Amino acid sequence: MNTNLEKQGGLYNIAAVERDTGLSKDLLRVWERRYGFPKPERDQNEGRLYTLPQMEKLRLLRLLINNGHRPGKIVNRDSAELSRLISAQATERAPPAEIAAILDLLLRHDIDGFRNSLLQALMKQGLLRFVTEIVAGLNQWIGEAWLAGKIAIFDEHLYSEHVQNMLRNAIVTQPGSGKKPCVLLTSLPGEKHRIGLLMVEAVLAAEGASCVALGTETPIIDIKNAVPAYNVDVVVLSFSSAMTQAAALAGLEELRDLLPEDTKVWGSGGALRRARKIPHGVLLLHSLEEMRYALERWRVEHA
Amino acid sequence: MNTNLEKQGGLYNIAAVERDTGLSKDLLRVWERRYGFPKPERDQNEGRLYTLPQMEKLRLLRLLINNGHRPGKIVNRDSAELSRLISAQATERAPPAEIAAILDLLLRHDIDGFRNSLLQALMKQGLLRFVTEIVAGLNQWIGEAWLAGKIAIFDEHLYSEHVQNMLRNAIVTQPGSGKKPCVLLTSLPGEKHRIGLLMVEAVLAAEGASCVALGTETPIIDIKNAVPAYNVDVVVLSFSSAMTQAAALAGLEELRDLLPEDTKVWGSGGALRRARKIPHGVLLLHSLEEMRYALERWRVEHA
DNA sequence: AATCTAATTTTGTCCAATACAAATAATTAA
DNA sequence: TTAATTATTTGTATTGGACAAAATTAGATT
Repeated sequence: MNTNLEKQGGLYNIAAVERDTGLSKDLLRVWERRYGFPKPERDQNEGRLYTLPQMEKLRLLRLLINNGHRPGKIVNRDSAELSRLISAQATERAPPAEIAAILDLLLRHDIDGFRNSLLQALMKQGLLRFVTEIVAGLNQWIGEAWLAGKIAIFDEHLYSEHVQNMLRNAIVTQPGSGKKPCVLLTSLPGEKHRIGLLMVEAVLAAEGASCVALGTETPIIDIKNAVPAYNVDVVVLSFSSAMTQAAALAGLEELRDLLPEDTKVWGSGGALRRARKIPHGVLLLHSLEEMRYALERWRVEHA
Repeated sequence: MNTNLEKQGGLYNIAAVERDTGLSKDLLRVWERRYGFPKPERDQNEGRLYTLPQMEKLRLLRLLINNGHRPGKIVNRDSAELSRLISAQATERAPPAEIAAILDLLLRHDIDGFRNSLLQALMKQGLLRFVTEIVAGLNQWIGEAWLAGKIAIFDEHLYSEHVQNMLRNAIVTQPGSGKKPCVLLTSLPGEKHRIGLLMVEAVLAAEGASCVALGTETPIIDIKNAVPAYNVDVVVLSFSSAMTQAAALAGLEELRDLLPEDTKVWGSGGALRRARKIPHGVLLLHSLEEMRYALERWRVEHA
């Protein structure tokens, strides 16, 4: 079949571009027709072959569009200008010293130092503060730095791996209480960000709730099937700011309709930061603190 | 935009079906034309609306096709018969008692019991044997059970999460030696399986190598950039058996060409199990034991 | 000015029909 | 048997067109 080697001498086919930029094939073709960008090379059989610079510009475009820019206005500017636009909207304020020190080690590629300072922060502050302050702060700063192209992709990968290691270590060493409520934790297909999910899990574990963590990208129908199997009281879905708010709300609503009335549905994460129309019967959590209150309330109601 | 509500009275649009079944829109349309299935309802604007039974049958088809059946031969059989086909090809031999006991807890949805028995196995056997015997065995059995449709998707997700927790916990608690070699660990875009990668990392950590773990799906160009930044001696790529052997070998070769001569490239994982033509300058590891030998050899050569 | 409403433009997704190469199966030759 | 050809199946890509939801602009009313 046309498993077209994905890459031919530095050129990427349309499937590879869809995968790496998150822009659908249809959209790539329609942009080409409408705006004249990206205008890829062609292989012997008229197949599109995109260059690396084109991919990089596509990534910048996606970031800007996610941030409210309109495609028609920016597609034909050059990469340098797009980068300028991005850094213009990056927050300039410096991170607090505690976080800056950790970031500095990451950017110097001092892995052991980075690891140790994370561990130390966890020991010193306890799980709850570590998650809500250190990890949340690092996340935000790294996200912005990535937007601004200030940080290499492999550094971001490395960061993500280590924070996962830390959080999962914390979760494992938490005593597994069989206490109520039983919370199912996952994200919907398309949402690949794991750290937000792990942060939620860590906080829930610290609060003594029992967690059914399914990782990322569980199809809605499987969530529905898992609820009776594990006797779940609350389903928490996490949406990073990479996902659109509309998609997040639609997913929450669809799940709400599928689940029994007495199973709660909570949504959390950056995509829902400024949501207005909340689907009926769904609770939006705008912070981890809010989640702790919601947990408290659930326990009072079900005492 | 056509963000078509994803669902309308129990009917799913083509984007939702692609998301939940993993079959592309193009493929759904071409099956409809060629085989007459799935033949969805239509909305007022000729848009396809699939029913839940159609989605379920599509999933069965995907399982069978993954297992070597050909679409043309099975698309038009009914769901009951497909289910029969699936259970027919399930491996009948039972897993060893040690592993069967753990699996039993997972299938009973006894999360705490499952977690504890994993922890106990780790304590009792030590990291190395835990990884090479317990986790490898569980992986294989769960993979087969998944193919055979014997296990729910959410159970597999849950399994993956817990094994990740265990392995990452083990990695974190390993004393971080700054010893040589420095090994960069990741997979190429398209390869999402994390557990194999974590197994490798756990073994390397236990052997006292320093690891630069980048998680899954790092673009080749970023791997290349990470090598000088972290002073990497060896790059290990992991390929699960979900990926084709040809793609794995092509990726290894491409990376080999990009890296300096004295940086080693090792490949591991199910996709390479019976590879013959090995790209020049690449070492294939067919087991975790082989990797330990390779590590040993590297250390002798660079003593 | 500020707020609401209606017209207009922009934009993402979907459709039909077709083409083709890689993967698989069937056939033939050694 | 094994190896090499040929035929069939199958997944991915193509063009060009259509349309509704979202976003913007223009217009009317407080």
